[in-house]
Amino acid sequence: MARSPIWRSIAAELEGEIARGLYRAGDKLPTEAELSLRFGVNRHTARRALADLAARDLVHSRRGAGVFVKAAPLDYPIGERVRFSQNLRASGRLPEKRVLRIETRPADRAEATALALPEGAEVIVYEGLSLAEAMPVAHFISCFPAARFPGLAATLTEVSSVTQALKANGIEDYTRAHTRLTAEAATPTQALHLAMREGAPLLRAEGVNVDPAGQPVEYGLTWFAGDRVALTVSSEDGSAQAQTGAQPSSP
Amino acid sequence: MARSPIWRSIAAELEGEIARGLYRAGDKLPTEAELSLRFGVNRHTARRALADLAARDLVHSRRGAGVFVKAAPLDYPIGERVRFSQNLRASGRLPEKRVLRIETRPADRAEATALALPEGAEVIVYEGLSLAEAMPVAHFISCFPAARFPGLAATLTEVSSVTQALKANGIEDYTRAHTRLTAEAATPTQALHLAMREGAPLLRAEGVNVDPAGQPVEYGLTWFAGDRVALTVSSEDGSAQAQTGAQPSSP
DNA sequence: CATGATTTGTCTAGTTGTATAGAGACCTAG
DNA sequence: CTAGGTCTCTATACAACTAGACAAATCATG
Repeated sequence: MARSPIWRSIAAELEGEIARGLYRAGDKLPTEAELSLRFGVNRHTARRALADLAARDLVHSRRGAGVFVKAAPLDYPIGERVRFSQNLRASGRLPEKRVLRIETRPADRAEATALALPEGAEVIVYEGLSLAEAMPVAHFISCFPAARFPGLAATLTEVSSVTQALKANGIEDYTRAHTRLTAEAATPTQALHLAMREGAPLLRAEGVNVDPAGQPVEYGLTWFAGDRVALTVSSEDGSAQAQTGAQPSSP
Repeated sequence: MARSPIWRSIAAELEGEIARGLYRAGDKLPTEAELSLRFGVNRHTARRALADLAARDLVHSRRGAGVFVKAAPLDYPIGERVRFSQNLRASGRLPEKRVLRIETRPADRAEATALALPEGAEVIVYEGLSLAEAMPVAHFISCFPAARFPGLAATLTEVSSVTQALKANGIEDYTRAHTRLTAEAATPTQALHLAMREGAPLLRAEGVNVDPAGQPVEYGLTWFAGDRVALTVSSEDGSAQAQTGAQPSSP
């Protein structure tokens, strides 16, 4: 497994910036010292990257003067990574779903504290995949207090929507009290479910939904495929538009 | 009863010396050659011990440079309230920073559209690392319209804080118009900067800050180390805060 | 034009990462 | 007991990167 050397990725990055017009023909690149600082490598490693660009006639260097751009490469592939954009507040409410598991069992500590239940109280566990245009985009696990919603497990087998299922069990409205976001690597089973490579980056959202009285009704974990989904947060009220479509990627 | 391998005892010995403060966070361990001499084993055996320490996040190695201690192991839980914390609305206000680059150059398409500038207009680019307790936790790149803030590049070299720098350039207040969150794999250079493995999961936040008149003043990208940071979003105002600390549980 | 600071070019030395090959100990199936 | 496999460790070689020093060309400034 020969990993590609660092200088190669540095060269690729610089090539991309030249291609995007950040440095145009005739422009002077940052000095070797500056580049080594920016990329966190030794000057010699930065030099190696520059030598690669010079060998491909993209730049040329003049001793004492600097490194200058010769020509911009025409085609630099800019892959589009994120295809779906999803409002954070509505996360976990994607329309199409595939149920993986519905069961009732005692809560573990995290679930019990999140739902304000005594440890060991029964919870309904709802695990599944969220799909968009037939592509899996997220893997979720939701927990509900079983004592409060005796019929919920049965309801969920019919309507996969959490909102509808809760409505059928007496919860007209609920709000998200708190969300915690971080990034994790995909486990082997998650990779399988989401059609990704093992270890691929996932956006993990952990949250609690509460009823109007402030009582927790759902504790949910959702892992979004990092290359397919972006969550948006608007400053107004958290109600951003959920949009589908190609989004250009950044540096 | 499987006899424990030699490398395990070597690792334990080194771990003990780290715990006793013989080597403190950031210190360089003896070279592999020296360790192999000291313990009377082959260099690969010493490497195996170091690999074990690295897998447990006690040390990390930099090719060509050496092996360095990451954090004091025992009583330094980067705890729940070792609170470096950060409001996403003012992303770029984390306590300690290390500047990687400050330069002025033409904007690429993403930067131009985010800042509502014509393509090719000059932008000031501010790239750096955010540190907490001497450990890097995030890598950020911010762009500002150069025409509007002629002195900003100079200001940033003195005060690393974006808020203060903008204040010194006439922006008393600004708000975050929009945030976009996703997960990405660490690039080789990001992995270097953040002392992670290549491909490790990063939480990427992309956002635009606007002045009270609604004019964009900053376009920022931040990559948080997924294993060190979680963003919390409260339902009230849609703002997000970053905090280091307690690791979320797994499924 | 002269000087000093900056910048690239080159050299030497040291350190970690990776690949290959092999010896010996240990375990297990037959 | 034997044969074959895995695990641990040794040995060697090379690649990739860091570190520092100095020389040579250039540029800015007076």
